[in-house]
Amino acid sequence: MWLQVDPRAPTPVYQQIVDGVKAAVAAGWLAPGDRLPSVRDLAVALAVNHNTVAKAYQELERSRVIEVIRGRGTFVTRPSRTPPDAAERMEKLRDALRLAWIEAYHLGLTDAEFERMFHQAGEAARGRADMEGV
Amino acid sequence: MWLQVDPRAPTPVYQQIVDGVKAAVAAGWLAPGDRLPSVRDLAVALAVNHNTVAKAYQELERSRVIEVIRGRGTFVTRPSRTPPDAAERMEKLRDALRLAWIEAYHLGLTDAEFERMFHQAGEAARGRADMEGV
Amino acid sequence: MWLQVDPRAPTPVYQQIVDGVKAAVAAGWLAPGDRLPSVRDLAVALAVNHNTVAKAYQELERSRVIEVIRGRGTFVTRPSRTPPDAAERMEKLRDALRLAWIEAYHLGLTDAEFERMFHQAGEAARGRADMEGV
Amino acid sequence: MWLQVDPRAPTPVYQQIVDGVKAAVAAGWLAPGDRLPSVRDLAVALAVNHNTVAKAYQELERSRVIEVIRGRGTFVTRPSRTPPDAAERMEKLRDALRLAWIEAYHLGLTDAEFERMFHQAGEAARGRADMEGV
DNA sequence: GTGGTCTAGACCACG
DNA sequence: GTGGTCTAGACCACA
Repeated sequence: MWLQVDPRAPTPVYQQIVDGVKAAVAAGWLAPGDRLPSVRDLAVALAVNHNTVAKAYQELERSRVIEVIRGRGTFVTRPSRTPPDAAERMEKLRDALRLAWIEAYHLGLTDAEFERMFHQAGEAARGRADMEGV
Repeated sequence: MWLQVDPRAPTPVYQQIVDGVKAAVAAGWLAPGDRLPSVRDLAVALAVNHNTVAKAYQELERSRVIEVIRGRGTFVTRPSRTPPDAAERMEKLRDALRLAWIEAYHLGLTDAEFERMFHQAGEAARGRADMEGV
Repeated sequence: MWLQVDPRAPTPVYQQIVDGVKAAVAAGWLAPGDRLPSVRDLAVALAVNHNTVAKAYQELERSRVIEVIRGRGTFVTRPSRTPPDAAERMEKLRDALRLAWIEAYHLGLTDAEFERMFHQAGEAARGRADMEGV
Repeated sequence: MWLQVDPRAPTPVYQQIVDGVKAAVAAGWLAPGDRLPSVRDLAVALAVNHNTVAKAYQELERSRVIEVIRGRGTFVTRPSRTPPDAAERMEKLRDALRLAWIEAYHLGLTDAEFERMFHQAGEAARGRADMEGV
């Protein structure tokens, strides 16, 4: 299964689903046009309520990651259009990176070490496991 | 004031204080040995409940960013020792970077663009404003 | 083709057909007395289920936009007679305009700008493309 | 009460709440800075589930109509910033007006009558009851 | 006390 | 069968 969920984690379950689907798309495990499991099927697979999955799907649709075709199911979009909230998301992304640098400082990482971690995270996001320890 | 807080932001106020102090230390605005305002003074200055500041200080102490010396006040620590929760925080940091890469993908950023954003965020974290647009 | 349908749009397909036919009549592309394609032909042409087209035709007949003559086909009516649900539809129309004004307010449009948009929409409904940007 | 809801109406209850709040703001019954009822209070006042109100509030926050201040409640925003999805909403608004023109045609309204209805709807949206019948 | 999340189970519109 | 909505009732984090 390309998706797992931890109900005890601090981040909401629906958010974990959103992140998981985005990750699967970014890694290429889900290609544009691919069909996602139905809300209810995914719900039983993850052992969560179908409302939780539905909320995640709605959020993903708002972000233009998936697309609902009425009565037929939900599909990964072709990445044609830029999402409407792109500017806000860019700002959040910038801030996340800033906070990451700050945390790296407090963990005593050198710039070189942190850059290495950064690139390894990129490999991980692409679905290629990092081959070396940290 | 080297610290500001926005009660309307989605991130909890106590977390904003934690992030703000860490940022100030990483940027060099607060040096090891510097004394922080008392919980109550900072609460007044930020116009928040003192419980909120106390919670932030506790978290900062757990992360070994500050140190409470009874009867003397709270001070910025030297970042020499590795904090007890280092492993966990490293894992979180790695995950944050992974999620950032994924978000960059969905925002249509090229690797080069994203790396540039990454390094600019590093400059920002060090307190140096980035001189070029994005 | 004077009718197109987008299964990914949020508005139901049968409603899109209803709107499309009404638009074609209002714009003059379909004149009173003109014959519409059969349910099955239109279903094939639009690549939708014939039940969907049938539902649309029923709604159009209830609104007195089209007329089914048994054994002959379905035809565009003369807009002479007032449909039986006129009162209800007037109320809906009034409400749609009210909601439009509210939305205009929240989008920061001035009254003048919104009136201009209103008249441009009228031109568009008549099938004349608006010649100036917005 | 400045808000009512009809559970038997075809439009979802949460949407009715969204529309109602937007209407109240546009009419000036709710001014920027005003506090909205708590999710649970409004829920009992409208005799709906609190989840339904919560969904409406979240939608309103996404549209930048209201703002949540942590632990203190939700407030009508000052209309400073343009919502991130303004372009899409403009497009929808334009389309709503186009459909309104089409419906007016099929109801046999003259342009003058429809324009009059349009302006009366504007008055209604501003909270001034229209003084003449239609 | 505030909003946010989640479950279990129901009903509905659409295709 | 698909997603969407709603209820009743629970628990949690935050201020």
